[in-house]
Amino acid sequence: MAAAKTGDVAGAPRSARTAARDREPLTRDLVVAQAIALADVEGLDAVTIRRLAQEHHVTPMALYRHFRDKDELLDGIAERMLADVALPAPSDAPWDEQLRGLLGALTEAVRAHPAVASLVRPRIMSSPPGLELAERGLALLRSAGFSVEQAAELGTMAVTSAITLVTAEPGAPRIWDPEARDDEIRAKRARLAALSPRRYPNVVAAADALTNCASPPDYYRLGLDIVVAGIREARSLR
Amino acid sequence: MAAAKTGDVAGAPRSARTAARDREPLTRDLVVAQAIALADVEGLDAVTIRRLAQEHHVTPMALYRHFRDKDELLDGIAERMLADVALPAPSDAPWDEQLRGLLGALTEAVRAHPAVASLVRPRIMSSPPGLELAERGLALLRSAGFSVEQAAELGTMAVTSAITLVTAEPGAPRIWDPEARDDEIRAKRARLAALSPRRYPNVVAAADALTNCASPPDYYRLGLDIVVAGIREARSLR
DNA sequence: ACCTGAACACCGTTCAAGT
DNA sequence: ACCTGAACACCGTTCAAGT
Repeated sequence: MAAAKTGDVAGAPRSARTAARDREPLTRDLVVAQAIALADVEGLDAVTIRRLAQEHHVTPMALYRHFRDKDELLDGIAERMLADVALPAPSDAPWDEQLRGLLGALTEAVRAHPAVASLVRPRIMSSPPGLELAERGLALLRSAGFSVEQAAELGTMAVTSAITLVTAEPGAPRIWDPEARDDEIRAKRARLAALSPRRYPNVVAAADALTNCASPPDYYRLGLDIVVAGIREARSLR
Repeated sequence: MAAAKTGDVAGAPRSARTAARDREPLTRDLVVAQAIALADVEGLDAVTIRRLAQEHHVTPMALYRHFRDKDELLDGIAERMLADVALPAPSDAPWDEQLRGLLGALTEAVRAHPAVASLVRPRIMSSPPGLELAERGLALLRSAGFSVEQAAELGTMAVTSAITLVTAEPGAPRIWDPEARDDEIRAKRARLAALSPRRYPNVVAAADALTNCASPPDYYRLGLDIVVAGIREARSLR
């Protein structure tokens, strides 16, 4: 529905050559940025090779000059997300405060583009910015006294949790049209509120909180708090 | 590659009518079971309407008698998974032990079919078995002194973590052919081990633990421990 | 009631050319 | 070096029939 041919619109038909010279040259970064922007508006399912090509007024095959296949495009998106993480500088603060800072920075970056959040976790170890994050986290966990193996497992869990807070946020959009989204949330809350209060008293009472995030800042603060607290406690549990 | 026509194989071609009478009638449960079995072997991407129809020697459209669309098939898979959760009976044990029992049961059920784990979390509130799990969890959190809102958020996080332990298990298969999977794990470990030990000392040291789960029982025990410990601590953090 | 068949509007991707 | 064009083997889904 986008992308009418520019020549047709202007009323002065242009050759493919002219059109090709007009548009800015396709680069990897440009395609990745466009993919993220598209996901923001229409969700990850809308991000297809053909759709991106169309938006760049280019043949689908033109993208294969920059990405071997679609998975490499998704890698590019994840790497960009990780590059956006504003890691706090190392400091003399206690390890748990610093860990909390790392996780908070990750959550913030991912929150900006929730539609592509699911791409990040499996790809952390595949790019320098992700490796930097992992190295910092592992170092903090080691300094807290955890073994290499424990640090690896706990670090994986912590990073996973920080990202999953975003994808599992109550009222997380499975639908990207904002008003259709509101409709879905309302319908879901009504369904829960209409359940038998004898069988599901607590679900009914929590219908609102389960379907909508009243205060995202509180939600993320609580989420990161329990992740860090759990890891802190793990030292005595082991 | 599966599903050669039975008539062709037997050398005695049969009419579509005969074939239709032979096969067991298509039911919703049967299709769901087949879908899970297929995902177990070839991953979730292999679960398509057309592929399932082919395995049942039926036209794709025949499935639409039991599911309005593909999403309803995925709903069916998630519901079946939740019905498989062996919830422990309520007891007089402390709330945190009981919560741990609920989460452990969820993790066990999901672990049996990791390929469809991602379908479960967003659909917990959509079927009786999921609602039962949620109700039990919320009741325990309320009994621990959390407010309705806190219980809703913490319960959501706990359930999410229990499921995500499975999808994020180190060495989690993004590829379902078992030997191709081993190859990928080996390659990934080698990549990490080959990084600069000056820039990424802890990543290099943890290359093994980051790519392979040495002891799944320990991994899941630790994971559930820190989730429950984090929630326990949240009472004093608030 | 249950299934079929043809068609539509999409996918990712390969191969062989064009300029 | 960068892009095109046609084709292939897939998707989910609609509509109109068949028995």
